[in-house]
Amino acid sequence: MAGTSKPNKSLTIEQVAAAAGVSTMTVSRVLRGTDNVAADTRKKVKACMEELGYVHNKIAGALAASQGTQIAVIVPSLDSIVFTELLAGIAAGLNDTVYQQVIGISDYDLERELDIVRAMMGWRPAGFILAGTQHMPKTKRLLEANASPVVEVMELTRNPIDICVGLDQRKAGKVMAEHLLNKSYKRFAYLGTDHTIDRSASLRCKGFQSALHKHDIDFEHQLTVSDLSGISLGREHMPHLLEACKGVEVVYCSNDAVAAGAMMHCLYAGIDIPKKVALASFSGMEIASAMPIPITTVRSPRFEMGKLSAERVLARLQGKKVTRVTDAGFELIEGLSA
Amino acid sequence: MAGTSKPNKSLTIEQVAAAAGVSTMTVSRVLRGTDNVAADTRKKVKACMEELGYVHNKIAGALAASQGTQIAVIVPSLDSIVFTELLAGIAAGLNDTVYQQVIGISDYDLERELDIVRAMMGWRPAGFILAGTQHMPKTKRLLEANASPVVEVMELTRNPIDICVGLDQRKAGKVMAEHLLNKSYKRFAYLGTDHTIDRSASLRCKGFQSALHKHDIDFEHQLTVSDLSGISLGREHMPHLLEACKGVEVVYCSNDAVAAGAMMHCLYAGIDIPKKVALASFSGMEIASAMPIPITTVRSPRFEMGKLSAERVLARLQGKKVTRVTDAGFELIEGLSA
DNA sequence: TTGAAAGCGCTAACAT
DNA sequence: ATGTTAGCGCTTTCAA
Repeated sequence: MAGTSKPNKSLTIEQVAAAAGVSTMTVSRVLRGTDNVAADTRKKVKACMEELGYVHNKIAGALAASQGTQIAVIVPSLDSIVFTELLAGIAAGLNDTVYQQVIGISDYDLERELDIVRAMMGWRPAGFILAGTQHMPKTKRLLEANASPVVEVMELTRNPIDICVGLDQRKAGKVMAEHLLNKSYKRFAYLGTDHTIDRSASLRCKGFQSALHKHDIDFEHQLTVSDLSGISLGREHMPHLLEACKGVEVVYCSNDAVAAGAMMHCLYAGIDIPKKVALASFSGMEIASAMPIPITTVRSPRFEMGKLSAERVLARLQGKKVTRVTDAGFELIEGLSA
Repeated sequence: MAGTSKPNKSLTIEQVAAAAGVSTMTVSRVLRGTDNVAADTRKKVKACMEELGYVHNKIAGALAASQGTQIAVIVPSLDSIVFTELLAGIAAGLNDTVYQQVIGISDYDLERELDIVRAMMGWRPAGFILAGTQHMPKTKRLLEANASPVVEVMELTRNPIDICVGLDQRKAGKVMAEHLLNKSYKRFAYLGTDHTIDRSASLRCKGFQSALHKHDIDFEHQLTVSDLSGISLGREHMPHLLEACKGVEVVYCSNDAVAAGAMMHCLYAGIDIPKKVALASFSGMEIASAMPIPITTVRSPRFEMGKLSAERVLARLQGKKVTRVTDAGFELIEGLSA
């Protein structure tokens, strides 16, 4: 239910105009920094605004101009630094423009994502940036019907709703597998989040697996868990995994947090890394390199992807032609854990 | 500069009204779920909206009602789980209401915070939630001049702008110090972020110190660093600290991430925890309990504080009387690191 | 360089 | 239970 608070009666342009002895239009022009306003007039008006404590009403502005300045951004979670760095990138890309991001959290739930898209659309944002390429058909339809630019970021797809900036998750898995195969490892296991929750991780896992298959190898065990986040997941389930497939040489983890947790267990239990078990993962988060034994991982360019996404949106808003699909790449980081 | 995109001409209430054969007012009522609309009419209108793909224009709505549905939330950073959990709590508190949070990031910069407050005020949010109690005088003035409720969260203060939900950071430091003194530790050092950046941490440090003073003890060394975040900070600077004050028994860290990093170094360097050096900190984050040697820390109720903040805002919006200052408390968690 | 008039799309307040 | 009227505070468009 909406509240009972008194409507926020605040100053209007008109009162500023009166104080400055000009028309509302002049004040409006000063406000937006557009057109030609005489330097004196501008200064006088600014002084009055400051004096009265006037705050530009963007609601009225957006309505009159039928043009918002918000960029709707939807991420699955803020619990992972992966997404907060993405947001930082977007913020950087939007810096010094009139646009600002408005963040929505879908909790890895596509229905919720749809709700958020719908709710945000009510504010007529100038553009959308969504993490991931998987959405409800209805979400896609809504977004396609909308004139504003839409960027899907993090994963790569051939058929974006509009624009896509991402990395080939499958390939990231494959490259890591090949790296490990080159080191003559033969016995592999997988530890991570439930595939239905984290689709990117699932793609990496599949890519990893496909590389193994080429050598007639497969995971000896895949342990996926649904209810825990990163570190705890690794810490609590690593022993189960090791129990389930004794003699396994490498545990490929769905991300660095899981790998860090797995390493915590090994340190605790006195299991030698990488001699007894090797660890590899994905993300390139701070924790991977800060661990006593730095983790071999793949760094994804989160910040850069965020920045690129913002730039694509801006370009489109300026009527420029925009590359539909951009592969942002990744980088294998060799630690000492494998 | 704003872009050149075509204004987002979308469907209006009027077209839905025409299609459903009712007045715009009826559509508006259906949209907001208010008043009495005949069940049939409501169904018919809803069908038309669905059919045409109409999306409620909240900009026009907010203008007409001079009442927004956004709650402006400003946190210093999203890099720490402390703030993302706070946001999750706020989201939980706002769940099933018409209100939604809009997030701003100040980067621990009070000037930037002021800019964000000003920008957000342009959207006439129904309420504000700010992390921390330190703000520019101008920020306070802006907020006070505004009719909407303002919650300051995380820290405690006697003189909130409006409402305060927090914990006594000083006391958290004091309690930890007393806990360690009880264990007969005598030689202490501090490792953390620069005091000017993280004020809460600084308050804890002072509280800790005041407890030491009562026993005629003081930190033998305080190492504060400005340019690194949590884990790396601990990992990289722990050796410097140990070098600077050999024989120190306890290192009190500004938060769990720092302590985790410090522990990483010790594990790496073969320094026995807690025999050779004990570690204590603050936050109660996942990583603290997942470390090979669980860290002795103080858990702050982030989620709960977020939820409480949202509830206070809602209560005020409903015209209810609201407790001005709420101490959310904290909990000492004994690990094995001290 | 500045101003006057006409709405942007919706909702409050009042009819009916 | 539904409709009518008059704005919300700004910007667009056109005129001076």
